[in-house]
Amino acid sequence: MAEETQAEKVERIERQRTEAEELSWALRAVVQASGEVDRTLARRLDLRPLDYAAMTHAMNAPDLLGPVELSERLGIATGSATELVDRLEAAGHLRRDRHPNDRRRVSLSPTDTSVRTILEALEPLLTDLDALARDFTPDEQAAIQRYLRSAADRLHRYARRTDGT
Amino acid sequence: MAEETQAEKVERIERQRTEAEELSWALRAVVQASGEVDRTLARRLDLRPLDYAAMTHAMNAPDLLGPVELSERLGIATGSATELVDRLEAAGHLRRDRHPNDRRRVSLSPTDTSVRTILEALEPLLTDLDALARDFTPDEQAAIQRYLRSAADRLHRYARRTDGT
DNA sequence: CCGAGCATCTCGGAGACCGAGATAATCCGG
DNA sequence: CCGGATTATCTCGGTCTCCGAGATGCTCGG
Repeated sequence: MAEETQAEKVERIERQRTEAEELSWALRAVVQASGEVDRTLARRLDLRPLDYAAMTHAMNAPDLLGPVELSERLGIATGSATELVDRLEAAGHLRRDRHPNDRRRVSLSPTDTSVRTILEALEPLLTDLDALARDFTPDEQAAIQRYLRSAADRLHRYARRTDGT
Repeated sequence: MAEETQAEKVERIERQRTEAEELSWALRAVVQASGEVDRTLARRLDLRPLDYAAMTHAMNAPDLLGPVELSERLGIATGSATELVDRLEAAGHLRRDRHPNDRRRVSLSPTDTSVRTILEALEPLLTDLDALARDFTPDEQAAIQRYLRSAADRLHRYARRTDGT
């Protein structure tokens, strides 16, 4: 690469800075649009925002999820979580199961019909997004994925660090 | 086959996923992490989730924003929006101004102190994300930005199309 | 077997949200 | 310019959600 004057260097860095900010802004737009999707989906399922959030947690939970952990994730009191689960169970969205070994615990899992309904509603969006991904070369896909994973990680870290629980 | 835990099931599905689907999943992780950020930030500002959402709308509104439009965006009744604005105004987050020409209308705008507080809290995250963007080559940045913009657009379209308003 | 610790549920009270008006300003056809 | 329709906002009573302190039932270490 050829020599670079100080002015050129400054300009290059400046350009990179603004482009980096553009990228962060694009990310923000995605998040905002995703919020819209969540809102309309919650309305379609006839769920209050918090109840919808509870369902997403129930569907993504890596391991067993109980009312207490749910209350922590949603930032509500445990009693409120119990009532929330009551509502979702009554509406046929969630199932309560006793843990076989520790009978204090309650396992919350989404019902099959609920999962199917949500996936059906989301299916066109998911295939659309998958199609979008296929418009990029493998190298580009790798870069995008690297960016997304790292961004998610940093967002997660920030949330954890800022959170005063 | 014996019972399969939720974690095992998730893992099995994870393995079957194609590259494109991996990308969509990474996007989902970002959105989820961003939700966490919103939640903790709302708690730090001592705002209920909906009140926090109202503040973000007030800060991003392109033009004049009144209680009615706010109620539409948040999906609540107009009366509820009035009370919500009451709360935010009492807490010093929002300011009510009468529109000079149309005296029916009320203009909602965030107070300076509120804007400063939010930006200060977000500053480390924003610089962190900008720094992340700079880890990529210009070509990669372009691809990522193209992906993000298109994804936001498709999410937005889906929300609009699905929404039964 | 006992007491500490934990997950969940119960219950009374405070507050948010709804929705059907009331109020006031603006717009529009005649 | 007038009267009705429209629009933006607010008021008010009722219902449901959420809080938080305590009760209940279960587990575990000694």
